Amino acid sequence: MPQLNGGGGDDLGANDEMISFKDEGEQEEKISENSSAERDLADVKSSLVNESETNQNSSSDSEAERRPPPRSESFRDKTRESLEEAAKRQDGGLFKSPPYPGYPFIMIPDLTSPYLPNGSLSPTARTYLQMKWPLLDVQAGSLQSRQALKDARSPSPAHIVSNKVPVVQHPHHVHPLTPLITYSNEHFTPGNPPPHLQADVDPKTGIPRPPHPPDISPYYPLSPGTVGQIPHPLGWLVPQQGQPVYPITTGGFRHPYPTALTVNASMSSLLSSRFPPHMVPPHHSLHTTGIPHPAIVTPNVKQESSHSDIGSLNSSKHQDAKKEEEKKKQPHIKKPLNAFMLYMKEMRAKVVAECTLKESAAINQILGRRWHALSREEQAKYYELARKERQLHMQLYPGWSARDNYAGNYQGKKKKRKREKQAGEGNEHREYFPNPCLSLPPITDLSAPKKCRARFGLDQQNNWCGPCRRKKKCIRYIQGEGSCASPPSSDGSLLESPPSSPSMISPSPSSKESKPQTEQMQPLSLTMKPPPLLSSSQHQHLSMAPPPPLALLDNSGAGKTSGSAHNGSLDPSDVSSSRSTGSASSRPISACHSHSLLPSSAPTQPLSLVTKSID
DNA sequence: TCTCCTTTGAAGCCA
DNA sequence: TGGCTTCAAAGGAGA
Repeated sequence: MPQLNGGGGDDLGANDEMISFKDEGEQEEKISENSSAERDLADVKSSLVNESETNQNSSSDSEAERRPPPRSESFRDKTRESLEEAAKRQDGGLFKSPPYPGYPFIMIPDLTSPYLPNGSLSPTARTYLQMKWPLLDVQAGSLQSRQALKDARSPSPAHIVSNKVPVVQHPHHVHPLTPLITYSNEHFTPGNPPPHLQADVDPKTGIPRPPHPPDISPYYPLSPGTVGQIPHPLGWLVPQQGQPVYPITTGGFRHPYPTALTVNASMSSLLSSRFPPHMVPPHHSLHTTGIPHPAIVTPNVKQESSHSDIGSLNSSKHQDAKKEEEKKKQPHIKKPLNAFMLYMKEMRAKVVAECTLKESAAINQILGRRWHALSREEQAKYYELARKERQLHMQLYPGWSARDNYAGNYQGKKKKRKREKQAGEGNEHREYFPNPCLSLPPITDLSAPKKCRARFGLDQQNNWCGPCRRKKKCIRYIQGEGSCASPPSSDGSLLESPPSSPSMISPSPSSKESKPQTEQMQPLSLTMKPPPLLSSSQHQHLSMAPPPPLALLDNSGAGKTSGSAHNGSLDPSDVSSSRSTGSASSRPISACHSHSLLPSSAPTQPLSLVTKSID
């Protein structure tokens, strides 16, 4: 039974910034004393979560926390303004996190499917089984895990459920998380799915397409370097006897990739549609099943040609050129997606459909705010997914390091221009210029709690583990998890989630407790960004402090909209009133509003439901 | 054609 | 150890 973590109450500043999880070793015990009173509430909350009580997943010890965007942003051009403007107009779902009625499920390939049988499986012919996640809890290199995974080959669904499942990535047009979470469509899109999700029309091309095929391998199909090792068509998913679930080249991805890769002609076209041409290597990145590996990208071939020419001119350099060529041909293994990225992939289409926005920057802004508006448990789902992603990625590419993808470390990726440090840049804009449409300024508290930080708060830093103090991986979690630090375990997240009701807010010795509960309850995304000069602790306090006086707000609408923003779109009257003011935020919000996102359909959005009175 | 924008999170690098 | 930087996705916009 999940236990309530007591860390949530005192760190209001982090309330929305963190997702705590129950299993953090001794930490749990320590805080358990302080949280006994909250435990009951936690139990109540936990009962609301359709979490697998039978899930023996020992990886529950994780905690999620988010830190506010420590980003400095440049407002250097109108592009930015236009983006914000677009976001303002379009973001109607700020406080309307997509409802996830049930706890997330993962869609895994249905191994019982007749389509799966040996070798003849078409990537598009897969069916999926619903299963609860977290599922993948495979310790890297663990033979036991491998064995357990091997068992997954059993057609028995029980096996499937009992074993871990690789996080897989959908093809281009397929919802990336579909196979991972069941949030079956109605989870995320209660009611009728948006037109673009009707699975009949390609959102990009507008070309009709097969009905939402949960087909192609999703997140981590197969390493190209391991292709030849896997006899089973679902080798990337189903471990073969004596083989790892995700066969990995002994030396990791850094080893030369096998060239003896077979390519399914049909998959070539599939790949072409799935990836940009330069990302669709002739034979790389393809499993024998033809399943592309989204995490692997072959470098642009164009660059090779020049080298080849040079090599042909100079025989002495020819070999070198060839070597370089080979080197360049090595697929680029991408970083595993983090929780937010997963969320973005999933929700982007929705936002695009709802808001008719195409500009990714604007969409991302909306998504970022929606992300903040998500409840703990909802975010926990993504953290959990991300954790599994990382785990899977680690298993797939044991030798891979994020450094490998740093500029210049692989071909096809040019060094990213270093963002000039813009001192205070953007801050002045975001400080007191809450985006009317986005309703709130982004959280930029650089001291946002993470891991232990989230659990204990700033005033209990002595309880933090070292890495957490450094904003690194929480070693406690690592210890508990065994391999990778990760976000919150889904089962714990809820428990440690901040109170979802005023009564659940535990008093804090900080100044926060003097704040009206309505303010404490406000979603983090509603909080005002603290002044840049404030200390982290001040940030935290301020993060829960009421917004600055309207006088400090942008008179061009920020102030007006801040009033409406505080309620987001929850209060129609409020929206209407703000509309009457002609604020930018109120304009097309309705166009962006989706009832599917309304809190009414998402009862588990306590924070998002909280309103804050600017008065 | 390439880079930027924009978001959050993870991780690497450097002092 | 803290702070900064890069990269992951995405697609339009601009150079």
